[in-house]
Amino acid sequence: MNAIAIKHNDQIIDLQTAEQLGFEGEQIHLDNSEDSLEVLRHSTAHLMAQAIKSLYPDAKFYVGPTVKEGFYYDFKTQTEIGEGDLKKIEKQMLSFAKKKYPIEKYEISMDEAKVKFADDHLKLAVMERIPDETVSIYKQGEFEDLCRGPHLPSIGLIRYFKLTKVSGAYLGGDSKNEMLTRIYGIAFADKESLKAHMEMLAEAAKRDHRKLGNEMKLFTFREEVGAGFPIWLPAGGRLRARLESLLFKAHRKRGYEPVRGPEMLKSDLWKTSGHYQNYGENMYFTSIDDVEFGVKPMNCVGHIKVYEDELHSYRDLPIKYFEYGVVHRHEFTGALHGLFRVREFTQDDAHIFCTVDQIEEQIIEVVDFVDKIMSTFEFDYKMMVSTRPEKAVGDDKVWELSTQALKNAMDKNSLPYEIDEGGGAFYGPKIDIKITDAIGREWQCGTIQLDFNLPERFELEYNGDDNEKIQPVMIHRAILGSFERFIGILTEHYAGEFPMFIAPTQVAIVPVADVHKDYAKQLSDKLIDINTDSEIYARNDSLNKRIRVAEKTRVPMIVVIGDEEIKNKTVAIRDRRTREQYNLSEEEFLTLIQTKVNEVNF
RNA sequence: GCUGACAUAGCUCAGUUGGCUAGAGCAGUUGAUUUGUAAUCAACAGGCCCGGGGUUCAAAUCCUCGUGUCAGCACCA
Repeated sequence: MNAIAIKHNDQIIDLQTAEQLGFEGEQIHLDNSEDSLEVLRHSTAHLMAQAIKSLYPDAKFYVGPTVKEGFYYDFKTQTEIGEGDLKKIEKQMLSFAKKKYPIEKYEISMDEAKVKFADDHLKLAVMERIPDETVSIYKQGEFEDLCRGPHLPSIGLIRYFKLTKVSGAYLGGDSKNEMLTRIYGIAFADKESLKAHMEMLAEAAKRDHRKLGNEMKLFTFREEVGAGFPIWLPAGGRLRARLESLLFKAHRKRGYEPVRGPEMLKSDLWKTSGHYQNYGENMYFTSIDDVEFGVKPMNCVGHIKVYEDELHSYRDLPIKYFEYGVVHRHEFTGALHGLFRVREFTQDDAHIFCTVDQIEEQIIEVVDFVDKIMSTFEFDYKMMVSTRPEKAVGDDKVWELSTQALKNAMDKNSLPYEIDEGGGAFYGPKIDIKITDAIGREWQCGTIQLDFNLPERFELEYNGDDNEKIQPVMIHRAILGSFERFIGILTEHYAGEFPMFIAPTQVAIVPVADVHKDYAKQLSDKLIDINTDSEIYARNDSLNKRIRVAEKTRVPMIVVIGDEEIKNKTVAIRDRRTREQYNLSEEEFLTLIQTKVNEVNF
């Protein structure tokens, strides 16, 4: 196989450039390696631009880089381009590719380039950002584009690609600028990989929690209710209740006290906390008897009021309050996305009030809590430690201490973490927990934040051992993040096949005929006694039909009972995944269920 | 919020260049059938075609303003 580029000093260089400069290096062949795909996809972006230019001659192009999920090109045309046009563009791309135009590179001075692209304000905008004296132009057939490269030697090498999305994107990623059209695409070296990629996308679509949530009757949204306000249906309610009760127990074990703050508080309080000034745009306000109130977007102020309810001694610390806090945030309509991004949601929120000396051990405890939960759900996760940002409040020494405390906590647990330099909150550094789901996508859920700002603003204090007044530190933490987002992620992670301990329904009972209904009911009652939800499928349908319906609900276990079972006091179990059947005595069955339902403790 | 697309029965979707009483499958109801591991048969019922305004002899279909949804951007927990 011929090389498509070479790697010289860790830089990918196209063949033409390498020859001109006499560079040598490791050959890159057309395969699905990272380097090869980089070149291939970049050239595919150019091929797409060539096709667009031929179909829409007035098209002007901005930039067309490769990204994690393929490539895109931003451009502008007079005609509007929609999803339906992608096929047409793909077809044109293929017909160009068949002509096997070589990709030729030449260089011109910046001044010449500015003349050459004088009537193209987008290219001029690109050149604004290039400090060099000369720029390179790549030419394939009639089409020329300003580009740094590297590119394939010929567009004939491009065969297996797909245009996936069309949308808008701001010029330079700045919402103040004009909006361009962006088309995303993907390319691979061989047909199989493209096919596998498209199948992976289809798999992701199948797992989409919005689709599954609808099918499984977990939750819904309604136009007349309002955007971003989820409605929890019975099945979703059961799932959520199981999660809540498991987590409640886990909090109590770790010394957290349940508390609850009001849904809205006077605006003056939000001014004290700084939310009014810094977060007001995302808040909902109302007026009661001429006094302005703000609906809470976070729970911290409520918990501070709990703390203030009595005087505290250093002997009391740490104090941990937790609440399944319902919060409202005004998100942009365009940001809303199923349960992942909503306007009303419930956080598994807690605030730990402690001394500066206790920060580290408290962080360790929370990190351990996070690990317990994430590993139970078989999530891979990573943590990011975010350090002091440019704009920050508080003493340098405290920042250093607290940042080090976060890092120590991670090191002591031998947990790997990445540093996000300057990514902390203005009041303190934080650890963000990013989980990776079953098909490799990352989601930010939990967060652990050190806060020196709110204790200061609310003048919180405790009595030290010399009876002096000392300001406590607040640790703000959420583990799931929110029940909404976490359940959305869980749904996609398990593709709706929830494990027994959180499944909306644990067991489906299918009596063979009407005469077996009583036994089914007895069994169902016994299951309730061991904290297990079951559903009896006794409708006037064929046995096959009822088993099919039960299967489709993704219930973890189906038991069929008929004459045989009643006579022998057994149940016939049908496994969700393998569809295999086996028999257990009723006693064994109940023990098995009890074990499975209660096997998880966070 | 921005760009583009979309909105028809509980759900998934048909509905031709504006033209008769807006259709189908599933789900639902009612019968018949009483079933041994993925769809028994039949009948019935279901709609302000997202909501206001407009154009037209005539609007699910065209225009317009909202609302909601989708893709991405931007924002962000």
